[in-house]
Amino acid sequence: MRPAPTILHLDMDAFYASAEQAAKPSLRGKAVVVGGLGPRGVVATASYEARVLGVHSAMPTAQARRLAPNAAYLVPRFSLYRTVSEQVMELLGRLSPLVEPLSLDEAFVDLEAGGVADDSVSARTTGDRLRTAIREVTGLSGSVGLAGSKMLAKIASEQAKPDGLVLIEPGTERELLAPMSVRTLPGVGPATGDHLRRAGMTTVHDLAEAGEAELVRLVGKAHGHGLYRMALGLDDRPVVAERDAKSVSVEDTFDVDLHDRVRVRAEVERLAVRCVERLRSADRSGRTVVLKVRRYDFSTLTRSETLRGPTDDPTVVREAAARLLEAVDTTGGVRLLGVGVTGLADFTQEDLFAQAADARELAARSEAPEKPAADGGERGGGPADEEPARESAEQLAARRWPAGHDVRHAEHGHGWVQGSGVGRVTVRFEEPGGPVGRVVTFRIDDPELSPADPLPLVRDPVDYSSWPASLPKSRSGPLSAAGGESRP
DNA sequence: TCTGGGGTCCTCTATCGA
DNA sequence: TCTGTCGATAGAGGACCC
Repeated sequence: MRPAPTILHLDMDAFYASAEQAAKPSLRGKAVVVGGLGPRGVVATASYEARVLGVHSAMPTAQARRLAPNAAYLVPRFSLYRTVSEQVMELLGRLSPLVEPLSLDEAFVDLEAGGVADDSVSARTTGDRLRTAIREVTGLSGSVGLAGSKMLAKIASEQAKPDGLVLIEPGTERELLAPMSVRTLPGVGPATGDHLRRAGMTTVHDLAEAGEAELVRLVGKAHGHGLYRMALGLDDRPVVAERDAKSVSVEDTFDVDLHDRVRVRAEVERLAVRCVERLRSADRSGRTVVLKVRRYDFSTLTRSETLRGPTDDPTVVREAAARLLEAVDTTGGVRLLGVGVTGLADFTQEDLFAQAADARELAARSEAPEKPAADGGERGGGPADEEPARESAEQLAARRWPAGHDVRHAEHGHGWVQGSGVGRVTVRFEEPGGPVGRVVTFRIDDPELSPADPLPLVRDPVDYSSWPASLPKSRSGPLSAAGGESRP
């Protein structure tokens, strides 16, 4: 029996960049690049205007600057993206109890499980309505793929981009897939793609022809088996709503390689403490501590140690990470350090000694503050280089006033940082949904200027609290007041 | 050109106890 | 008692994804 196309894949279009364009009227229609702005930054998302110039995700920011020197370069603001993402996920949750988020901007939804679609016609209607709802609530566009399986729904949404909907009719899967590149299939990246190409396989058709045994021989058992099934259009992975995280980690790439062993050790301990903070905020503990070291030549190694029981004690994790570092040769320089915890458990050890150690830890940290932390866990630039004391005026300004972040000025109102350097910060005063604003430059220590929270992208969102039972028509005017009731 | 950060899953090897 | 083997677990690395 052919499955009805009731698996929906939603992919927000150029999510971070679109959110920034919606937040900043002067950037609408302009090339926008969101990512790390330091010397070793990479692009997280490029707006479609920037993509035309050849900029794409994962590209070094330095290269993007050469391709698109006039684009706006912004640091990601995850608190804003998370807020928008929650709005989107809330809408998805209204369609079905089976929603599987893949990231802030992507999710699968099992429409049949939600009773909102059981065939092509009802699925398409639901997909169209969802896109309208997302636009009205968030001000952003998303692309929707509909098919009988996760793999095909994802391929469909890719084809639907930007701002579209594609439904793959049951029965057409194989002929649709056949001419596509092997790289289209999930799990086929650069390495596997090369591997297959050397074996003479470039299209999905080639994979299906090769047969399962040959694919298993080439890429291994699990991968080969899965690849063959996908090449035939077969994918019965269910949409899974709740997924527990299996590891927690933090890592930092340094603007300049670290050579000083004492500094390396201090950074490892700092990362360990940050990792435990994340672990604790998720109410988890973990049993295996992992140290990650990327050396000057980009070679990466990991060392791990499994404890006798799970812990969320910063001292225990810090000491384990420090022990692991002892076994690593860092001569030549360290580009990146990371500390992670796996083997997560829900409970934490009720251990008096551990709690006493916590108290010591907190006391020590409040007495001797480490480098100034960025607001709310978001980092402005990359970590400081080896000599933070000699941070340049530009670096100081960039860290204090990260490009793209919101600010408020006592006189001029709400705006965002357009740029900073040599003791000055340039602010554009404008708000989401408003006209393009004007630019004013201040001293970086202007007392009238302060960091601000992002404003909502849509000021009076259409009320979808009774959706999808009664889908509102497109908005006809501003809502009377902020209330939970359905629209007038 | 010069490669982020946070994850997941798979594979291979070593070790250990039954 | 010796040997083989089997499964579980650790540890390391790699590929992939967004």
